[in-house]
Amino acid sequence: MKIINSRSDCPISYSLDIFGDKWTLLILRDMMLSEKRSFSDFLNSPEGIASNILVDRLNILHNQGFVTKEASLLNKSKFLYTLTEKAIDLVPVVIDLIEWGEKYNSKREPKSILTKVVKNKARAIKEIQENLRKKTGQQEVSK
Amino acid sequence: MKIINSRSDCPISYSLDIFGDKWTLLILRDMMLSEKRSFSDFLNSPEGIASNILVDRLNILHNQGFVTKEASLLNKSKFLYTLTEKAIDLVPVVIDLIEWGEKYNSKREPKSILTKVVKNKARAIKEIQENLRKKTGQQEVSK
DNA sequence: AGATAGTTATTGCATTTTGCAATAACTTAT
DNA sequence: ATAAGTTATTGCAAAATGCAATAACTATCT
Repeated sequence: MKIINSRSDCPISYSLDIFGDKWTLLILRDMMLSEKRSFSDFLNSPEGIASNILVDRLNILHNQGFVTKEASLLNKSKFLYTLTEKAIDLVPVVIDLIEWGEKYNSKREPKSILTKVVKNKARAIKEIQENLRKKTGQQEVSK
Repeated sequence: MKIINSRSDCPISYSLDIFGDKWTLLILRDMMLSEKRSFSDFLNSPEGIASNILVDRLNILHNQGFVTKEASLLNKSKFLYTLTEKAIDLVPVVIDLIEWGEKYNSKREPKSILTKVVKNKARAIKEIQENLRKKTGQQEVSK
């Protein structure tokens, strides 16, 4: 297990020690906001993560307790990752990043989630989180 | 000016393209939650950022419009950085990171800001932001 | 005036991380 | 049997980071 050495006892520093990079939060995003749950799902996301980086980040997320990992019952060569409470508690961060990114990316116009979020952010966060909690222990429904 | 190429049109991806690393948000944290405003202030933060990295990140923050840069009137060899609205809009992200980090860093017990935040987060965020906006255009009061 | 300290960088070099392409090992589908 | 799907691993080049030394300038002190 890779050791993460903390730079200070600041909670922000602690957070960034774990997921302060360009990829980790995108994997969590996939699991939070899409139905993505497997290696290949993440590999096919539009940003185009390299497979060696993906392996590395998934191991970190697993070792640090952000996700559980279990074999798919429908496909024995496939693993399903599921968010733990530790990761579900990051939903507010992700939502805030969406809100900020939508506002300051001039090349893009506001979309689906934002309008919903901005109207009642606290409610939207709670809905997403409750929905994610239902997935705990669930397998795929279909291929 | 360093060019940041975007990996996708996802707002989270856009955000991480700019500040998805281990240092940038710590500099913003210093400006948001402490009275830190200068190169040496950031250099002396507990995490121990290297001066070449700090130069690089401050340039990015400046070029991307997160901070303004002006000479100190009390010390001509010193520059004062001030957060713009673009950065002040990241206060919610930073507060959420504090909240999450406080909760999951087992080596640390809850402190000052958290208790205040958890009770009424929306209010706390607004207060911090309003306070930061007052600093716009302000010089140092004393050395 | 000269020495010391403060402030913002730059440089060089070793180490680490990332990016990219090929490929492996195994399972599933045709 | 062959091809396709899935999760990795490997090798190598490129980029980013970490660290120490030092530069250039300003401020302070005696």
